[in-house]
Amino acid sequence: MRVNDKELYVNEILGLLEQEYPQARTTLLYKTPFQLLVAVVLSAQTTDKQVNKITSSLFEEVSGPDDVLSLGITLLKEKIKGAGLYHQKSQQIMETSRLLCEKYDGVVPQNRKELMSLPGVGRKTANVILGTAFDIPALAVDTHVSRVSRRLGLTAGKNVLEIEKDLCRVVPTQKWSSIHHRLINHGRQICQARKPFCEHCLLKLYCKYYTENKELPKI
DNA sequence: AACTCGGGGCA
DNA sequence: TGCCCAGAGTT
Repeated sequence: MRVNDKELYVNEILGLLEQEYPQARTTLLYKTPFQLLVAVVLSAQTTDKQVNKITSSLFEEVSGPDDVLSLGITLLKEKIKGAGLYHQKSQQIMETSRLLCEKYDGVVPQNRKELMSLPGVGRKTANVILGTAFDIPALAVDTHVSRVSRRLGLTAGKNVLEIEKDLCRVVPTQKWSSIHHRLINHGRQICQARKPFCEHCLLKLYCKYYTENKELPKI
C-alpha cells in the first residue's frame, strides 16, 4: 500500500471511530496533571471503574504532590486500597511526590525523560500525561491500542516501541489524545481480546482478521 | 523476552 | 473458582 493510500485508509478508520465515540475525553477523573499521573499509575491491573471510585474521594484532598506528602504513607495506602498492587503503588506515589516537591518545585515535568525517571511512571504513563495533560504529541500504546492497531493492520510490530513507531507514521499526532481514547474504548467495548463483537463493529471491513477469516491475536 | 508484583469485580 | 483489568521494574 502506498503512503497516500495508507493515510486515506487511516483517515477513514478515524472518521468511523469518531462517529462511534463522539466524546473525545478521557474516562479518568482528574483536574491537574499530577492527579492524572496518580490516576494512570493506579490504573495498572485495575479496572477504570475501580480507579474512578478511588480517585473521586482521593482527589477531594489531593491535587498536588505536597498534598500526598502531608497525607503520609499510612493514610495514602488506606485511601488507594482497592487498586491492584496497592502496596507498591502507595510507595511509588509517595516517592514520586517527594521527588516532585524536592527537584521539580512541585510541578509535573513536561518531557518524557524526566517523567520516566519518576518511580511508577513508565513509557506508557509518561506518554498519556504528555498527550492528555500537556497536549504534546505522544502515542501511549497499551494492550488495547496495540491489539486494535494490529487487527486493523495499522502496525506489523509486536512490541510497544515498534507499534508506537508505526502509529507515528500513519496517525496525525496532534489529535492523538482523542484518538487514543477512542482506540481504547473500541478495544474494551467491541474489539475485545477473547470475544470480539465483530457483528457490531463499524470497522470490520477494515479488519484483516475479519475479512480474511484469520484467527485473531488475543493479546 | 520472561517474570513478579496482587486487590477486587464478575461469570 | 478462574479469569481479567487504561503497567512498571528487574533480570
